[in-house]
Amino acid sequence: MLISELAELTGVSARALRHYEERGLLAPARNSNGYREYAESDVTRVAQIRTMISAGLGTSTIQRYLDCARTGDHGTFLEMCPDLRAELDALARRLDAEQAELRAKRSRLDGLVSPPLR
Amino acid sequence: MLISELAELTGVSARALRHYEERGLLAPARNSNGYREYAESDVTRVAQIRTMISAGLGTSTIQRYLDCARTGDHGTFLEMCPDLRAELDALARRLDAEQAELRAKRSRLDGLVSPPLR
DNA sequence: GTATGGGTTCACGCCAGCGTGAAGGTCAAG
DNA sequence: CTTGACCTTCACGCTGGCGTGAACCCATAC
Repeated sequence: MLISELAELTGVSARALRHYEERGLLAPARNSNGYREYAESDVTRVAQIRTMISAGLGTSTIQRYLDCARTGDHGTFLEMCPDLRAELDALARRLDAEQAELRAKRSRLDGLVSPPLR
Repeated sequence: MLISELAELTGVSARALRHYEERGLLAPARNSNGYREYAESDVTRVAQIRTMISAGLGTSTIQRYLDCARTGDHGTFLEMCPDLRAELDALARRLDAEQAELRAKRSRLDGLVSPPLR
């Protein structure tokens, strides 16, 4: 299938699909006229990519571990290898830190709005 | 006082102080040799700026409302004018949205790590 | 022929508060 | 005179997943 069709099937823009290819996440074949030719399996692959991106993983990390992705009836998950485990743990800590920072920022904002009682 | 002294007093880098000036948050005098000459009151002013930045306000917003800032025994707060109220409310909503998105991202990450039970 | 509606490869824009040299004046001290 | 520690003004780098043209090729219907 061509890029626009995959875009519609997955809900991901054609620009994003080309971007994923630049990042080494997809490797569609090319037909005689130079157009990208995607396989049926790429629909699943794109869904996995989107799931991983929406979980906060960067494209470089995804590129290294995309082959660990498995999709079942209850969504996408990753088969663990030690390096991947460490990487995801580090990400989890980063997200937790961001959450804490965001909460602090939010409460500082409240402090600005409500004058200190006196 | 010169920029390095203000930097030490406030704990803010000289680069940041120049940046605040670019953004219209500070307007130090210049002495004969072209060096920035800061007033004592700028120490308080910088503290107010830092408080507002750490609460998520952007420099352009700070520039418009810095004169509303009051510093008392219990920290910096802002005297409210209607426009400012609206601006801060919008910011609060944005922060809440970011928090929600961050929580969602975090739980998606957990979903990737723990394979679905079957 | 041509008007469309694809497809292609660059390559800059975004959001924002600074970090970090680069190249060069100022000035007190040795 | 010469360090050397300050100061000055540019101006690019960072973080990153795309949006958004720009300029151009392909293919089909009219």
